[in-house]
Amino acid sequence: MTLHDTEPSQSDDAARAGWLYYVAGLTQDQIARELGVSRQRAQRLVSRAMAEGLIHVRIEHPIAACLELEQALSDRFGLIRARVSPGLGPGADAVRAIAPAAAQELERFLAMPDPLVIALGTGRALRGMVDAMTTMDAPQHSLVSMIGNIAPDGSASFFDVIMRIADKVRAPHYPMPMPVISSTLEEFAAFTALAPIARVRDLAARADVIFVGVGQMGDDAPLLADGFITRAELSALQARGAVGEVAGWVYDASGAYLETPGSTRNGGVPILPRMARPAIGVAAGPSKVAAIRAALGAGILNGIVTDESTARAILAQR
Amino acid sequence: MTLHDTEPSQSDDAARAGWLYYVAGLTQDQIARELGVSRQRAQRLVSRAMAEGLIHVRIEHPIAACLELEQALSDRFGLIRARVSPGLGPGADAVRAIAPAAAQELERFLAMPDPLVIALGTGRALRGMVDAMTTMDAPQHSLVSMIGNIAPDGSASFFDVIMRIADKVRAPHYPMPMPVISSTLEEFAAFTALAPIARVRDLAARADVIFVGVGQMGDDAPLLADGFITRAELSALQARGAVGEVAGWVYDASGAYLETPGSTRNGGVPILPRMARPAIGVAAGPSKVAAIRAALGAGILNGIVTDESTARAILAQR
DNA sequence: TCATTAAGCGATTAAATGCTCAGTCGCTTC
DNA sequence: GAAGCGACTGAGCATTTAATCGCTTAATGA
Repeated sequence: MTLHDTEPSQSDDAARAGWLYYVAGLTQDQIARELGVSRQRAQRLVSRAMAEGLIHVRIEHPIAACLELEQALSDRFGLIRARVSPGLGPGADAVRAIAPAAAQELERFLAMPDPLVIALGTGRALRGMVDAMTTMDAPQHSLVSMIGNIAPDGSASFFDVIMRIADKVRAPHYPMPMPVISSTLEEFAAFTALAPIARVRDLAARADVIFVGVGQMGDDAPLLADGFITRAELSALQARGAVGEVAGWVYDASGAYLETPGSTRNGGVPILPRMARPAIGVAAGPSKVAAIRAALGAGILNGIVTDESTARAILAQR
Repeated sequence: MTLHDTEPSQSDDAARAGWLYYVAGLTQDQIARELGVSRQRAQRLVSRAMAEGLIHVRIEHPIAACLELEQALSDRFGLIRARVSPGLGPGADAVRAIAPAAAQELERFLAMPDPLVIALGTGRALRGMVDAMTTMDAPQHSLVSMIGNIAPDGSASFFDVIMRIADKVRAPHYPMPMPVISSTLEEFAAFTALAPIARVRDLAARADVIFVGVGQMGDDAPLLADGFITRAELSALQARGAVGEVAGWVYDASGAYLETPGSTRNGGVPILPRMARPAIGVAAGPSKVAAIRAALGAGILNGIVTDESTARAILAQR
């Protein structure tokens, strides 16, 4: 699917039906009459509007319990920024819960007047964040990827986050057109020797703001699922105390980066800890608690967007 | 963890229920179990969250037909800005339809870096706009009322718009603490002689951006309903060709301001036509078509937020 | 050209939602 | 202290919405 649906009337109708349903508050029966279609079709249009992410819902009310958790996180880890969304209950997708809040945080930076270099990681959480963003004009900023966009399987899924944001805000964007992990040191050197790539890497290294997801290093670690490391390598890393990973860089419970099989060939730019510029993590879920705690404790991240239960779990261990 | 369990407030629960329903997509049954209340109570909390305006829904899709209308309005009247929302169908409240779009327009200005003086009118449409706004920090701007806040019946409803916006954006705000229409020329002179009031009037006069509603001059004109003019005066104005009113200043079909019984005692500041700064009207509804058309044609307004059917009607008369 | 597959549509049915109506609890007032 | 008032609650019911199924239609590819 292209970013702009080629069939205008299709998703146009869906948007209109969604509008009538969610904003106007009509019943699907009324919508059907309004648009001159069958009731079932109206229902399908409405649910399609929701499925395609045309409908954005935000809640305009700071829930007291979440505010307290934000405060507690900030105090405990000395954060610049903490956002806690209400949880979605067990079993639900945590990304859904934090996406709107994360989008709002990013929009805060995008709304700033002075040009910023905004570096972005990848992953489901960031993808959710982008989908929840509103379109806005922010051409003064630069968007740069912290991570290569050529996956081991050749997929371009890593491309998505930065391209989609750029599309929504019309800002200049710099994906990093090299393998996430080069297969040899020679290949790595060949890519990084290219001036345009060197420039992107340089831009990412001096970003003014960073948004990244946080990966866990359990037995179903994303690094394994995406084919960046083998199961044996994962086991070795676990044995060495790996608890989390940010933009492909693995760290242990103290937040110290570990050498990994691919780290000398990782095209991405690591986040240096304890810097002044905001480095915001977007992550939630029980499996990520240890990873997030370590990243916050070591100052790899100095801001976090998460959900209620994750926040509680992060704070639980004293 | 030192989070003392404060009793979750009423609207806290409502917000949480609304979140679970609209964002998480749980059924009310699941919400009830989650919160440990009866299903009926969950349903009441959800509808309360909606009623209290805690839930903001926006649609992230420019509907083709609306874009065309925006273009047509801009071309026809040489507007800086035109926004057209999908209609809500006959009988529905037009304010509901345009409020989110109007809020987004205002937020565009609020997101700007350089300090702006933003002047605001009153009325239901602006009130809806404010309710649909998200909270944001924009302390660099100044919010000023274009119109006095003391109504003939002493109500403070005119106070609302500017106070509520200021509350949401934390910006300095300047209501105009004098009668909308003073009862005598002496009273008018006494008020305008006061330095603080003169300063507010001056600020409003040199606003960088203006947002106003548009009033119609039919037999149920808001000026009559709010007690600013008598029925006899309304009839006289109608006979003289009055079609609309902006911030209490009445104009005819050519957009020329008319002398009214109160115009020499009107504490508000009229909008001078054909100025460079944005003057955005927020209005929709069949009864307002003539009023909007005249205001746009004469350049009293150079921007409009309206709905589909109103836009069509405005453009219909060639 | 025809078989195969995918997509869309309406009808049916199960689930979820909103509404009304008594009953209850707490509060005020006499 | 009892009656009155009002807001809230839960149950049942009517409406609305979502899921399923069989059918038709369009698209794909040998």
